[in-house]
Amino acid sequence: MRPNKRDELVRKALKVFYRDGFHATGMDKLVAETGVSKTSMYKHFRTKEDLILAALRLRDENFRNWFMRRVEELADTPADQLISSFDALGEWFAEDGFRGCMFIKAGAEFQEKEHPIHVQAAEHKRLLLEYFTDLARKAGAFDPESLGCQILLLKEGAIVTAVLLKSCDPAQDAKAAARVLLENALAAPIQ
Amino acid sequence: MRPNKRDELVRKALKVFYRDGFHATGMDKLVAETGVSKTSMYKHFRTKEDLILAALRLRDENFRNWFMRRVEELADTPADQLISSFDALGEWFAEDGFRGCMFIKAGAEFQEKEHPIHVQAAEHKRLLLEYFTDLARKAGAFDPESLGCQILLLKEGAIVTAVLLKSCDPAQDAKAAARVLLENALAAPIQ
DNA sequence: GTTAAGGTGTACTGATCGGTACCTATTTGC
DNA sequence: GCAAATAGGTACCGATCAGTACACCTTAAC
Repeated sequence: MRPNKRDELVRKALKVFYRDGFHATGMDKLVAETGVSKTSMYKHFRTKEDLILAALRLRDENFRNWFMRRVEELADTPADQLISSFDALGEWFAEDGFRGCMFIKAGAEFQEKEHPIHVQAAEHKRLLLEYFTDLARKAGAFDPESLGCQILLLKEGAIVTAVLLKSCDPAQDAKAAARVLLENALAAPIQ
Repeated sequence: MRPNKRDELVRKALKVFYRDGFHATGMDKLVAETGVSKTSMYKHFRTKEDLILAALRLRDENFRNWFMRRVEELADTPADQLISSFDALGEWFAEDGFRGCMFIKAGAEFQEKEHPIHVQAAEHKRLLLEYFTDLARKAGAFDPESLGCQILLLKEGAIVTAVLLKSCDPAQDAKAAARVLLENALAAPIQ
């Protein structure tokens, strides 16, 4: 039961869950895809739910690390970083295997508010909200909580729209919107 | 095979699909919930997919009818209607059985872009985009396509956030953002 | 009254679901 | 070298999946 074996299983499971969905992915498919036996799989993960939670934890770590790092590469000041977030998103949307946000999907497939998977998906969004709010505060926004939440709304909306509509360019529209909102939040103490 | 019987089946199936999800809802559960026999169910709907598509069609009709009617009740001018959209959304979020957007969930559970269910979910979003773009045009926005899409982003983001986060009030934040975006779109031909 | 047609229910199909019993192969401690 | 423990594989569990074969029962035509 080497721990790196476990990590490898989580990595592969994450790929399949992201590609095919949670309910649509059976443990048999995962076992076939990872090349490991069912017994070994259940030695590492007590239930399918445990495996999903582990995959979500990895995804949260991967995504936020990549996102924040990329945003830092793209811009220097907090204000510019808020705006550049949507360039990073645009890059993500253009990736080959892009299938939307895993946490939106997790929240959609496990809807009960107390369900551990739903809770974990919510936690991911909370951390992103915190990130945006923080940037908004550092940028000097009058009401950083509001601006942070608005940026988050634009981000989530852009993801959903990128999945479902090909007719518009959500990342660019969201970026333009964010610019207007930021400008407004910096200029007007009373809107 | 009375047609109103079929409608009743669609109505009940819609309720269950919305509450429990698509993959997580078996035909046996639907049969039990509707009180009809399995044979009758399959006389009305050739496959589960057909039933899902019928449910989505009904949902699209119901939701857009309700939404547009409610927005018209809340405001008179196109500009005010764009803003009041988010009050209507807020009312929806506060409803007892609110479980997010059925089409986001459908698109999340059936991800292949050519899948009939995914296509139908996309069509719903396209119609809403058209609605917002139309309002933006009537309101006199400089670039109604962009503003319409931005309003749509805010709406989708608000829905997702309403499902996953209790810490903020997405409908109100989205409304405030929409106000800023609208003002900007009316005032500034070059932003 | 008889017969044909179509709606309805029961009971089933093979496949797959999440999960486990049990056996074997390998490693570990001494 | 040997025993104990642990990792891994096969083959299965009952439940449920989407979908169907077939008998039953009502209705309508004549």
